[in-house]
Amino acid sequence: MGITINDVAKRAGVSKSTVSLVINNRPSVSADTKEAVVKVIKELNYKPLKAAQAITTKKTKNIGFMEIVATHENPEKLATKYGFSTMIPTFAYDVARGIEEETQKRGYGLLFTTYYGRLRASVRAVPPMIKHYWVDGLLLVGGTFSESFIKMLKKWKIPLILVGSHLPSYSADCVFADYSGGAFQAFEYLINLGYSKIAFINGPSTTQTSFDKMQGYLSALQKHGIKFDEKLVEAGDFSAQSGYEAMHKLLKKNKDIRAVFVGFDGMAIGAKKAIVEKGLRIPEDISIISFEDSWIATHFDPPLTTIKIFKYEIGLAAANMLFDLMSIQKAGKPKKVVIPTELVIRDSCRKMEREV
Amino acid sequence: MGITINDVAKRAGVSKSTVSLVINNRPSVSADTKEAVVKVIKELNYKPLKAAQAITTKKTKNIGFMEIVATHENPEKLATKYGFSTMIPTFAYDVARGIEEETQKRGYGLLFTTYYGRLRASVRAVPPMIKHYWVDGLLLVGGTFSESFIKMLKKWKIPLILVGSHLPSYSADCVFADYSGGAFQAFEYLINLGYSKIAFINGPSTTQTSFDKMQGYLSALQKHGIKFDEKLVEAGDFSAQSGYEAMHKLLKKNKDIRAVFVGFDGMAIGAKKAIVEKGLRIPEDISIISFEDSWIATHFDPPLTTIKIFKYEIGLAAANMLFDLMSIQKAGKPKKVVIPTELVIRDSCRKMEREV
DNA sequence: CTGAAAGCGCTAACAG
DNA sequence: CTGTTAGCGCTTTCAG
Repeated sequence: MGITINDVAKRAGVSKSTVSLVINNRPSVSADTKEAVVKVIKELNYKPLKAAQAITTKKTKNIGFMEIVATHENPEKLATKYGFSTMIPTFAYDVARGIEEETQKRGYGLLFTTYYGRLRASVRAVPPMIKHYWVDGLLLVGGTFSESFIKMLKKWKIPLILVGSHLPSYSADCVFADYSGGAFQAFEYLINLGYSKIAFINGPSTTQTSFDKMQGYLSALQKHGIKFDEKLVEAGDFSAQSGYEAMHKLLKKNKDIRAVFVGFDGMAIGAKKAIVEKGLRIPEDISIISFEDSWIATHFDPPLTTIKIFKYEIGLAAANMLFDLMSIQKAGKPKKVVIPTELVIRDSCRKMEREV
Repeated sequence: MGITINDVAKRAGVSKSTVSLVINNRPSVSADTKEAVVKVIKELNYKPLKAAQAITTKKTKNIGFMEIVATHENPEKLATKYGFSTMIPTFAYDVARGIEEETQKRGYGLLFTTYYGRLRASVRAVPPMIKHYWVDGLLLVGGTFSESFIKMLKKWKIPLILVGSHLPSYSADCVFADYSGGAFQAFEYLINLGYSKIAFINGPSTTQTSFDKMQGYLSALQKHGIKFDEKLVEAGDFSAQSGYEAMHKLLKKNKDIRAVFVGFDGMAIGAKKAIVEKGLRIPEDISIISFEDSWIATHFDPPLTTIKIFKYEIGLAAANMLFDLMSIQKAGKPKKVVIPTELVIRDSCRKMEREV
């Protein structure tokens, strides 16, 4: 493997414990010895073996990133099977960038694992990195897991943060975008533009985030005295295809839709397709607002007005929360951090001029 | 940490070496003892500590995934700074799915790290996971690295595979799509459609893949006796924005472009924008063909004809090559695996009818 | 402030 | 086929 702490100790004329003290820069080393040891470390280009440190300190200095993808199978596999991409990967990837920024800074490794479908409690679902004590903490990214799954994971007593979603019970620390607030913003924006009959393409009803968005929808309606009409609501599964189908149905059931809120950028692509197929124009005939503000939004035609999720910031916050959690002896009440969204106005919505 | 090999040994009434033999299912254990030990392992829910195994076997059972992003900085950071996404993350992410499939199957962990900008040789650029012997092999995903960077990495004597790119010298194992063949396919398709004046938006000239595409372009021209015209070529940096700028310039310099090959789906989005701004239609006025066949292609308007890269398969192949490489004692000649591309015809190209 | 000694959890000869 | 013994490379008491 190469050069060890013994080599350094010998060469520096000190004991290996002293070298160890230097490596972990403990204060109890005299400036002189420290300097000498550091010099040798540089000369030999010595790096402590992480595994050896892990075994003695009981800390791996690794954290796990567990992505939970909504589809029941690997999307790329599905894509080659069906000939088209069903899912637009962007949330976890962007969040990961924020997380990595933080883990790199702290010298931690980031272990990835992906799970597909809706996760329920089953020992099989426990990632090996946990079972084999290969990570000190876990980031759970995505929303399609059950409460029982989290409960089971917690039995392993590993510090854990939910990223991008949360549990109704708030029994685990979590950081996520303000989905209900964001949906509220979206609807209020549309309402202020003069619309009262606003269609809503939500995500799958099994996810907490879709539930939250629905709450935002409902309270916006309530605040403005608009009656809820279930004919105006459809659910997709985050894929573009499902957005297409949902919009199609919506247009069929309602002749007079002039505005629609789509719960996720990816579905907006499909929704647009359905709109265009009907010979309708955006925003002249239909205003559309979406959620997430992924890079798609800027390059949408017309540029898409969206509720922006600060994914990078969520990743940063999640990593920091996890490090905090890991350094704490005893867990207190689970923390919940909600990152505000932001209305980004582009060109896909306009004032309603008259009813159809 | 929990329960150790000693606990199992004690409970099963055997020595820990026997337990070890069972764990690594060596043949030399009698069926009876094995059964007994396995039973205890289950009862106690014992899992060997990976770090301890790593220290004795000198194998971490982890492999590293090093993504090299073209931008000099974190794209998400850039996005929040500039207010729009510059880069479309999809290649590395999709490749990762194939890799993970394989690593999961073999019980390996996958460590991620991302580097930004063009990588040159500098000790700073060596990822900690390598320096600290935290991975048994490395997958280098992306194309913006220099030959010297690879040379430096190889000094660490770590098995390494280039994924999605290659070195002119072929001094490292690599697996990548047939960029030159793919570009050839694209141009020949356009030529067969009747075009002879074909614009080309390539990637950055510093990347090997762009060089390859250029080769494909050149040989297609040569085969069909078309003269190379530098006014028809522009380079972007893979971002949508750069595609927009390149197309804009192309349209300005050449009044009569009727077909364009864009070296990457992400740039096609920008190119389209420039085309539409000119009041031109796709494919009526301009045919456009792109490279990669990411999910964008299906949802492009009109659906984008592309040269498809089999990213999932590349990931699978890369992982397998790495495992092979790791199991070999002495490295032979570097292997080079080229994954063929495929022409996927959709609606963004049509036969040329007449010159403008 | 530094060194000696013990030990983390596991694997790997080597006897028997 | 199984147990004993000796480490792997590091951290951590605990003397001095």
